[in-house]
Amino acid sequence: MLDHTDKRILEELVADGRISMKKLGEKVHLTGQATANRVMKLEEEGVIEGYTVCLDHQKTGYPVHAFITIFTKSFDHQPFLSFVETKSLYVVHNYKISGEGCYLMDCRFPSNEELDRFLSEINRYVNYKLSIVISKS
Amino acid sequence: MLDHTDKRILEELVADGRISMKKLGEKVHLTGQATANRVMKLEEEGVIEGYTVCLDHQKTGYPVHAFITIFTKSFDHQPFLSFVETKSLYVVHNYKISGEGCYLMDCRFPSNEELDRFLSEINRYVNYKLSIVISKS
DNA sequence: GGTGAAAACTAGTCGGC
DNA sequence: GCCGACTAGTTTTCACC
Repeated sequence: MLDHTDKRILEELVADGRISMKKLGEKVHLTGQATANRVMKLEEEGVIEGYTVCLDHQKTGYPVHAFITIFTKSFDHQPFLSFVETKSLYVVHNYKISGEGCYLMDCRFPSNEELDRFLSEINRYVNYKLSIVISKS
Repeated sequence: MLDHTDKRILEELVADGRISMKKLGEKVHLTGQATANRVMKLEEEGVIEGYTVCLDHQKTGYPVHAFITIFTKSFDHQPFLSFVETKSLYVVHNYKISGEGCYLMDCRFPSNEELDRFLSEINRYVNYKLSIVISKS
């Protein structure tokens, strides 16, 4: 399905998502057009879901990075899930998990005050366990 | 520091990291050049760390998504951290956390067999708790 | 699935506001 | 700090192998 050249292309796009097709072609020993065709195919197949920018969240006003493990009280998760939907500004990812808890949320907050408010709000629906990110490697 | 237009630019770049400066300018009511200048400034300030591609990991050969909470046995974390460095193919992110455990690792594996092997290997250095991602919203 | 060349578009560099 | 115009580079679209 994905040959070696496709994998090389994806590696380069992970490292630099805005590289020109011409330069990308040089790196994988193809012409710009051939590269653009392969990238287009990867997009159509859904291997490439999109492109995005990597931000320094310290500088964009969301310095507090937290992982919140969710323990649901009731059998119906929908009220909680609907609530989380409305908080997409804070909830970067919400993963349904096996293991301890039902969900693991990757969250960003402007301050501990905002985090505190969020925790109070979700506590209406669920119990939680909080892990604050100190650093990343 | 970041004005409203900068924030709009970042939003658009998060949604599409490969948008042309001209189209981006149209969205934020600026010319292409003015937009390019602002983006360049954001890059120089370090607000923008880079650009990348979003991949469907089911299709790239890493379907198993796991969060592994690490409990260190010894006071010296370095042997573990050095080992994790060599496994960057599997370890997407390694977060130092407060709360339960010392580290939280966001990992990707080609199969449960690879995950099993990885867990056996890190168990030489640390204890762990495993959460497998079932779905993402 | 790949190349090469022309047309259309985009980005970088000016001076001017 | 932004605009308009010019030049250089990139992408797109062909016909072709």
